[in-house]
Amino acid sequence: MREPLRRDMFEDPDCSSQLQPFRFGDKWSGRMLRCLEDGPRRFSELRVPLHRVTPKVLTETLRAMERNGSLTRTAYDENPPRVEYGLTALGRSVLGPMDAACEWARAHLPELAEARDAYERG
Amino acid sequence: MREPLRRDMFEDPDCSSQLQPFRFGDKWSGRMLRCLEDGPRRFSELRVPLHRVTPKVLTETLRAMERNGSLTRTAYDENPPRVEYGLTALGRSVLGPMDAACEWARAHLPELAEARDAYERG
DNA sequence: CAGTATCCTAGGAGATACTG
DNA sequence: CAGTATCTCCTAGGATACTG
Repeated sequence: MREPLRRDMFEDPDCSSQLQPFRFGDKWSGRMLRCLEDGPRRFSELRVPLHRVTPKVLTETLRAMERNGSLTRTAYDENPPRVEYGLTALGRSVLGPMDAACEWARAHLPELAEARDAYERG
Repeated sequence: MREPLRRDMFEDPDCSSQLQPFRFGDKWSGRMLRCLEDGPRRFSELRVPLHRVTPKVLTETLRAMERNGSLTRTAYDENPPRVEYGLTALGRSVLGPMDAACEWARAHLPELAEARDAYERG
């Protein structure tokens, strides 16, 4: 809980997120859910594991998820500014089916690789 | 079982497939799994419920799914030609997590609509 | 029937630079 | 820190026409 997000969080080559057989919302939403499952995070915190996303796209992703009720944006009136993004109950509930999908991917990774190879061979 | 596929199979406005909170593979793969779950279908059969897809894209989708091991293509040496597409065990196994996703979407449809409205209002 | 072959377009996403 | 503002690019996907 509440540990800093690792920069390589989504870069394990054995991670099922690499082949993306499923997509939750747009390109980054699924990963976003993972980033927030242990509690709210700041914009700059999210940029660490999601370091391939530009601020523009990160903002777009956050706005879209806010719009569909997956997360809330809380701005604290401080200087320097502080903003936190946290999952709503609705957003958290998506983790259920997402875990099912991840579980499937993990379990079938070898079969997927084998199928691809078989197709290439002829 | 084995009933003809309805043209409006994916056009029920209450169908959770309309808002596509999840995507399985590309745009048409998820629907394709549904089309094939009751047994193999011919190219032209698939064009009925998937009548918005062009033959080119339908072919691309089928090839992609064949490549990743979700389905098999069987061509019978007849005239006129007959080709059937059927799910593999791997392809069928995807229906598990997909059902979980559909179940989630169905259960949370009202919340999703409400969240969207709330965002618009404020 | 079961596809190819061409051409074309929208929009998701990235690169880069700037700001309250 | 937490974003905007522009500009650009790529490619999934569609329109249309043709074929073994």
